[in-house]
Amino acid sequence: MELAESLASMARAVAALRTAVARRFGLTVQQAELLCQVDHDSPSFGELANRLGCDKTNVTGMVDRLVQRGLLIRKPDPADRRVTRAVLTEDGIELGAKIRATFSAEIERRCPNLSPADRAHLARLAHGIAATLADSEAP
Amino acid sequence: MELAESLASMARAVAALRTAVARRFGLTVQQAELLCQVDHDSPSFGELANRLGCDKTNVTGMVDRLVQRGLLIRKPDPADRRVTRAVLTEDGIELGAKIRATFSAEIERRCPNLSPADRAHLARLAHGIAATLADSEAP
DNA sequence: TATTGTTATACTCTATAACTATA
DNA sequence: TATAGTTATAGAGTATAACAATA
Repeated sequence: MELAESLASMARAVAALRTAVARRFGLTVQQAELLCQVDHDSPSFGELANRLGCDKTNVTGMVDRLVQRGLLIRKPDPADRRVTRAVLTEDGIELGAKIRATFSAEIERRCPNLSPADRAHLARLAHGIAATLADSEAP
Repeated sequence: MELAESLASMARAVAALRTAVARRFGLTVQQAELLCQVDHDSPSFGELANRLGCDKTNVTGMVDRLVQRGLLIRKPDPADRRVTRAVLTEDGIELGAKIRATFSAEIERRCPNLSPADRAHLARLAHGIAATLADSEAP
């Protein structure tokens, strides 16, 4: 099968799994993604929009819904008073960890026949492709 | 980097590319996906919902919008009068081919440094992962 | 009775344009 | 003037429940 088609199939399958995992925890896949992106640091809303690949106007509402659930809070940036940062609450940190762990476990559970060499190769290639695609300009 | 995380990164990157390609042709990514799924045969709406991983109630509206653009038509199934099938128009076939070709070209353009061996390996692994994930039950 | 597609409803995601408060 | 976040608006995707037609 062709490379592009294989990649598309895989992306669809992985996306479906991520959606299912998010749903299991009562979140949309976009909310779960935002939660996991915030976990790395405490990004500004504009930075969040970049990471999520969506418009900044979407971030306002998505954050609102997560704030309402007590998963994160808005924190004004003292260095630049135009900027607001997203900070996870204890519940948010905990849920983010659960989502990551569940997704990882589901991947592992479904790929038991992958040889250690294949696993390492795949992880390396996947990471490389992701970096390549992310770096290149939008088409 | 961990396998699950690498796969997630790659899926995100591929999804972003698919969204951008669809947008270039004036479609949402879901509409493009539906178009490409119909291309294979002339599935019923229920079958379409399965392939797209969404509820059957969504298919009605998505098909409506594509019918409105003249990309596909509804065709009653003579064998079972409850069933409606989606059939591509000439324009739909043409646009589906363009979308697939563009996506493939973008993947190729962005992966110039992959060795032929790596390319083949990646395509095989991606296809295998997709099949494994698709076959397993929803979590 | 069960299944297929539809409708009604509600919520979420998405982008464009206009606004505010800062810088 | 430029930037960060917000609001208003409109369109699209999503799922649940209820429904009509058919099997």
